Amino acid sequence: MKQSHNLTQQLTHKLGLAIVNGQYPVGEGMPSEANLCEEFDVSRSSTREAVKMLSAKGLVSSRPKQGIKVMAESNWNMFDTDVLSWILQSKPSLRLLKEFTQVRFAIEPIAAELAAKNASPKQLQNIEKALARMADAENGLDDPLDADISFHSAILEASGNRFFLQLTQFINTALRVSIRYTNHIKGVKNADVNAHAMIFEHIKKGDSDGARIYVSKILEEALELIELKL
Amino acid sequence: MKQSHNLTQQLTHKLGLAIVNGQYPVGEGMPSEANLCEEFDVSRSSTREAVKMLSAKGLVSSRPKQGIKVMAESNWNMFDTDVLSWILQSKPSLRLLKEFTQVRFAIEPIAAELAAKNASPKQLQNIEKALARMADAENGLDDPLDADISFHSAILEASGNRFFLQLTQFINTALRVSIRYTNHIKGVKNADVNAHAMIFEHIKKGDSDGARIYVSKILEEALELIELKL
DNA sequence: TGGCGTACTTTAATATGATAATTAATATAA
DNA sequence: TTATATTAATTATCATATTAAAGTACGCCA
Repeated sequence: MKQSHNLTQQLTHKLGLAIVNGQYPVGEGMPSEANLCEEFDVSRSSTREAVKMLSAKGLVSSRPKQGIKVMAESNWNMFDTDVLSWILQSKPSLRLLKEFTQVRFAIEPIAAELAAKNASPKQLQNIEKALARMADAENGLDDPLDADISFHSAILEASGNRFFLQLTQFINTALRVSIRYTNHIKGVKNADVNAHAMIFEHIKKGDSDGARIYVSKILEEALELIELKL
Repeated sequence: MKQSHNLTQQLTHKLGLAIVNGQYPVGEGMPSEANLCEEFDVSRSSTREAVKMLSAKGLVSSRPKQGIKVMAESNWNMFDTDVLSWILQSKPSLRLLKEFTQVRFAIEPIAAELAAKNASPKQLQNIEKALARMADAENGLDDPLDADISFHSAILEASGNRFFLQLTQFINTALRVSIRYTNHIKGVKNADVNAHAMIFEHIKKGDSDGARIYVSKILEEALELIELKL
């Protein structure tokens, strides 16, 4: 899993995780450049580059005399894959799952609606292909989670909205987290192929309202399930 | 506006803008570290740090022997404030405005729904305060755009969802772009205070469905307006 | 011929030392 | 008290080696 990331990346991950973990107080409070070098036994170049990466993601700011400060959480770029994974590693919680699902509940119905309106033949085909993978997965011929994810990703892509497309990674992560919990809650091993097939039908027909409402309903059920557990 | 950005930041902006502009072909194709140093007349440290920032935002990847490659657009972190501003500076378009508004159309109704369910007294007060600012703006006592933005931000904050909160910056930018166009399209100088007051009433009453539907309706009208122009 | 490994080459990654620039905090002068 | 200069801490920048990674080409051998 963890490959031979270079020093800078390793340090970025360590620090990012520590920050998200709350190991350094927000406002004031990270070791100075020099101290970080010593503590982690890396050169100033790498340290500085790691800090720059974190500041690019909104986790820290760094100014002369002031040092390296942890930014308020509202500045963190939560849709950054790294930041997201750090958060998941440090504080996985039902609350987070709920927030994830709320975002899905906002995004995916509209994405489906847009897909119904705009999907190109090729994009439609991709959705159908993903659906076939889900069916395969039911018979053990494919990985259920991967198939599920590719289905939802295909819809986001078919929406033709670049911001939705960018959320693919986010939704993927949300789905992975979701699975961990929902497998617990329900007994579902394989995602419900029929429900997904219905979504596809709506999109294929160009029934945008139907697509939106149907996706919305499914996610609402998921949300209620989560709320019961909170 | 203080702009004493340091060298690294300046270079980051220049390169980010150039990339988003399509000045370097996706896939292969940026000058090597050494060439960048020469071209922009900065040291390798600064160059490397700028490249690291860009790679943290998903614009480039950098590996030995391969050099610095521009990543596919789907990898760009579109919700990053910098990336967003570069895109806006280089290719402002109605298409982008439409995409912006679609995201708003997805997010804001749900945020309002959640706010109606979860807003704390303090958060409710903030929304009300923003509403008052909008009323002031109508009489020239406050800036209409700032007031409008603070209203929508307050709702996002009241949703209690950290991801929505993080989208505040995004929505702000969307609103600013929106204003540039809608002022053209309609004759509206000041945002419609009454409509916003209605939103607030729904949230205050805890009428989550009402809040969602009402916000949804308003944004749908905005979308239709944009679509007429496309 | 085909496959494999070795040497070579390009490029980024890391380390280190020196100097400049920024700014918060403090002392000083009006 | 206010305004201004000084100081000190810390990052920002530059310059220069050295190291490591990853393609490329060559040649060796079965």
